[in-house]
Formats: sequence, structure tokens, C-alpha cells
Amino acid sequence: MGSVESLEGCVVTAVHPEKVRLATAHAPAAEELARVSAVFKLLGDPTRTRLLYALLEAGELCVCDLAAATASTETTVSQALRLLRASGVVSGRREGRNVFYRLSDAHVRLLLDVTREHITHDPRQAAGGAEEEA
Amino acid sequence: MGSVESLEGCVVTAVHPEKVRLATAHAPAAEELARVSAVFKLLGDPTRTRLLYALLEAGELCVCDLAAATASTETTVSQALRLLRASGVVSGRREGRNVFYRLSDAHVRLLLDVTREHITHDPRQAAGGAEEEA
DNA sequence: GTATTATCTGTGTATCTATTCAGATGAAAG
DNA sequence: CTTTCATCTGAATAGATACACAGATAATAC
Repeated sequence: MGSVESLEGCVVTAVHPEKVRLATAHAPAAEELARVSAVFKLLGDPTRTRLLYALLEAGELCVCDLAAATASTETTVSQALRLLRASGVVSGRREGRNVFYRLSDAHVRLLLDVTREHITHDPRQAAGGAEEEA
Repeated sequence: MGSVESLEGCVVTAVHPEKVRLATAHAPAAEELARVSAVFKLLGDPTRTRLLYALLEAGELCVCDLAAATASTETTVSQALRLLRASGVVSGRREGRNVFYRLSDAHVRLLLDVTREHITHDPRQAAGGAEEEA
């Protein structure tokens, strides 16, 4: 059993030091990782997820239509859209009194599709149980 | 301007009723949406994201190695792994006293890759500013 | 059997966050 | 200019959650 210097300098036991060094070497930088997890966190709220799937289907919707489509208040929708827009997940276009929102790029659409497929193809993680398959 | 019955029965104004109906018709079911956002929420914590990228690089790591690779305590890592395992994002394999964890399937790997690419190709959403491109 | 190591789990606390309400801003109509 | 409508923003509150500590469980060594 080897030992590796962790980032804070304290020595901890390691079963596979090479793999640990490999992981730390290729790990995303702090700022990059923060942004990645920030995007996932935005997608991790049911209200926002509902908005995004509505935009995925309709292509473009204004705030009041999004509120109707997701059965939320317009204020809640507006607050959610503010966060999504601030991180570039959605973008808004003003047309008269309405602001129409759409998904920013293909990456977001892919994330929504892949995760939905992941869920439907892996019905294990329902409410609690999620052991190995077979 | 038309009007649509929202899910709660109250009538709200709608700019594009057809699009709203399209979105509501193709919207994920409540349980499916809950599971999708639950997966995203799991990926939305920096500590867990770090663990997942470590597993993405190393393929398989035990708890103490993950703690070393991510500069966290073993307790924190274990708590994080419990949530990830409960939702089927990672899976564990016991070998003697160690438990080795790995990413469950290709979907998770794809999510991590796509989002990292999304971040690096879209340097807009740094700390605050994220207006339209161009 | 006891000792030791690795991982897991219960509990408490401090922090964050989603939602709501009230009011502000921007745009069009009269 | 005043009114009306759509959207936005600030503040307060209730609920969720990540981390740390202490102790429990599992597996090997002696």
C-alpha cells in the first residue's frame, strides 16, 4: 500500500497511487469544475427541468406561456429563467411586450435527451433501491 | 391571444396556445421528470462532480483513493457515494476490505463529457455575465 | 477470541435555495 | 401623459442539504 501527498499536504493511504495521480492530473481545474457543477445544479431543479423540456418541445416560448405549460406562477418562471439565462442555458429575445426564450445550444438539448434516455432505459433507480443489475 | 386551461384549472393568457399544448402534451410524466432532475441534482454538487471526473479518468477507485484524489475526508466521500449509488450513477464492488466504485453506464460518461465540452466551448458564463452571443 | 483497517451510518448544525409577495421597469395603447 | 400588460427584481421565509463528529459494521490479521 503506497501513500500520496494530498492537495493539502496530509499523507493518506492509497491502494492504487498511480490511479490517484492519474485522476488528480487530469482533473478539471477548480473554475472549470465549478462551472460544470453549476450547470448540472441548474438542471437539477424540477421547476427548471420542466421549463427546459417545454422549450425542448416548443422551441420558443414566452414567460406567460411557460407558466401555463408548467403550471407555475409567472414570477417563479421568471426567477428560474433568470438563473438559466445567467448561465447561458437559455437565451431570451424581446418582441414587443413579450420575451421569448429558447435553449441556448445543442449541448443542453443533448443533456436533456441523454438523461431522459438514461432514466427510461435504467428503471432501477425508482425511489430507493438501486443495486447492481444481475 | 388565446387562453388555455392550466393544470390547476385556472385560466391564464397564452400567446401561442398550440405551442403550449404541444409542450404539455409531450412533457415528461411527473415521476420521470423527478428522476431526471434528481440525476442532474446529484451531478450538481462540486464534491460529487469531482468524484465522478476522478472515476471517469481512473475507471475504478476505492473510497480512500477517492478521498485522496479529491482532497476530501473519507466520510464526505462515503456520504456522496451513497447518494450516487442510490440513484445508480455509480456502482460499488467489494474486494476484501476495500470497495471499488465506478461509473455505472455510458450515459453518465457522456453527460460529463458533453457538459465539460459545453463549458470549454462556451466561455460566456464565467461568474455573472452571459448575454446573447454577438 | 481481540486488534486493526476500510467503509458505512445517525445526528446536529450551518448554509444554501426555491418560492412567494410587493413593488419596479419596459413597452405599447388610448 | 396615463393606463395597461408582460416581465423583472428585492426581500423574507420555509425547506432542503452538505459537511463533520461519533459510533457501528464488515473483513482481514494476529
